[in-house]
Amino acid sequence: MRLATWNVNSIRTRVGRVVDFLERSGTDVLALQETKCRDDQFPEEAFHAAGYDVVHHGLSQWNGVAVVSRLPVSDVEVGFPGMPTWGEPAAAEARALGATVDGVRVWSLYVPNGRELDNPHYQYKLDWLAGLRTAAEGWLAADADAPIALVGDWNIAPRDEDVWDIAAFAGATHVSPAEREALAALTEAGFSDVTREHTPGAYTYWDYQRLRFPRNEGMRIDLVLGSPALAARVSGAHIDRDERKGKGASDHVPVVVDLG
DNA sequence: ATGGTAGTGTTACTA
Repeated sequence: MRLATWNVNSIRTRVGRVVDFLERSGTDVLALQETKCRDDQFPEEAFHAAGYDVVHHGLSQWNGVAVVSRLPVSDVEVGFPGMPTWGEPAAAEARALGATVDGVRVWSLYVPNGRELDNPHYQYKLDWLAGLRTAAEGWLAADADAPIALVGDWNIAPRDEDVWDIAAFAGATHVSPAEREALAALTEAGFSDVTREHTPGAYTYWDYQRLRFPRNEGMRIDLVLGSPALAARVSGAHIDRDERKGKGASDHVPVVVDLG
């Protein structure tokens, strides 16, 4: 099974690119983040025409997550148990969607950005990651052999080598010790980064501003974390850097994992 | 000189 994750930064703007990617890459299951639309606005027809089903969770022009699959999908779950809320009045955001495909539990995740270290959104990010860790621990406690893939835009660069210049990130989010510890807590719970060894030095995101892509000033923040049973099935992975090229590109590119 | 792009939906907000 070929599994991929992609922060598309609006599915309505990029539906053609996404369907083209599915057909070109032979991806069976694609987790999407930042669809930026409500369920009733999602362009499902283009996916159906290509032979894919869609499960989507979107509440507004912000966030939005989906799982697109040409294999049968079951056990769809909106948000993870204990997922923190945001805003006034406090409400759950459209940042997590679980679905089972061919026995693999896939979670499409859009981790809060954090904005700045002194912004309340930063604490929300840390709380959200802590909640995810607790939920994920529970899934493995229920079944230690479950193949679980936690995929998406984590908005964290796990190591200094995952950004083009760590000095440029002094005092910034995405690289702070607390964020990295929150991610490491998931590793301690049994979920490992299954793409790193297959994609050395490759980035998954380049800001639209300041010629970041032509200069290859990017970040590796789109990650696939696998449970032990999932990690044991990974036969390869790659990052589709070409998807950042040309007019109408998302600022993120697909991360693709092959499961045996 | 404090540098600017993209999307949604509206003159702001998010990333």
